[in-house]
Amino acid sequence: MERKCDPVFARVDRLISLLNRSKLLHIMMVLNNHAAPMRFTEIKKRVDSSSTTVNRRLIELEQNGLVIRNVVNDAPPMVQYTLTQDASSLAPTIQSMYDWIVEKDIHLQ
Amino acid sequence: MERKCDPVFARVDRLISLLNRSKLLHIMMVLNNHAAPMRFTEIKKRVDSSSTTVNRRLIELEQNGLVIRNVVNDAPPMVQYTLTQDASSLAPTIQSMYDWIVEKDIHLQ
DNA sequence: CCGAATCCTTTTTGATACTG
DNA sequence: CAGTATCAAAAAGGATTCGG
Repeated sequence: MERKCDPVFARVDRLISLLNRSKLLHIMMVLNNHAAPMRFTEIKKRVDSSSTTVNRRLIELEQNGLVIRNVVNDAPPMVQYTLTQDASSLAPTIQSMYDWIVEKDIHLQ
Repeated sequence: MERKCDPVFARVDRLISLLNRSKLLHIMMVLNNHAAPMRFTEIKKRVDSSSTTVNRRLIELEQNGLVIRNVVNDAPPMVQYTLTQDASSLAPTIQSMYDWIVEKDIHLQ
């Protein structure tokens, strides 16, 4: 019934580890709540962070297939970011955390 | 419609941050898949970690109302740990991450 | 058995300055 | 505008040792 060590659990760990990076969840939510693709500076303003941090997160998201980076123009630079469908389909999971916290009135330290 | 900054999101962040602590999710799953309360050393063996790490996680879990610590005996020491109902009710959320990873065949770095 | 204390390493972060 | 480079500080981890 229960396996001694399910290899998928390691992947759940990596998912949580990724989500835990600073501003990453915030970036995903901003992109998710936005109909159109968003530009770098637009995202940066929304999450109120440094370009270093925003850049790091966007790279990680892209490398993991959760965000699509699209260079629209070179000079002046214009780059657009969109969530992939995989990333969007994670929204209900995030929502279930949200619901759990509200329903059980959880306040973590 | 959409609020500028939903305060519950900060709590979602803290949840993810907690889940991300090393071995924490593992400890929760071990406790969840175990009918009876578990002792410290039992948990330690199952997750294969140092007493320092296991201790840290159990303290955090207890402080956040996700685990109940019950001192059964003083000498010799015997302490039992159980998930709270709140913690157990988080299982479907973890499961939905699991399902997402499997269904979308996600392999994060 | 169940931890606490110590100490050192690794990881992550974020500020600042700079570039095409 | 969209990043990169650098670097210092903070956070987290883990091994070891000790104690009631």
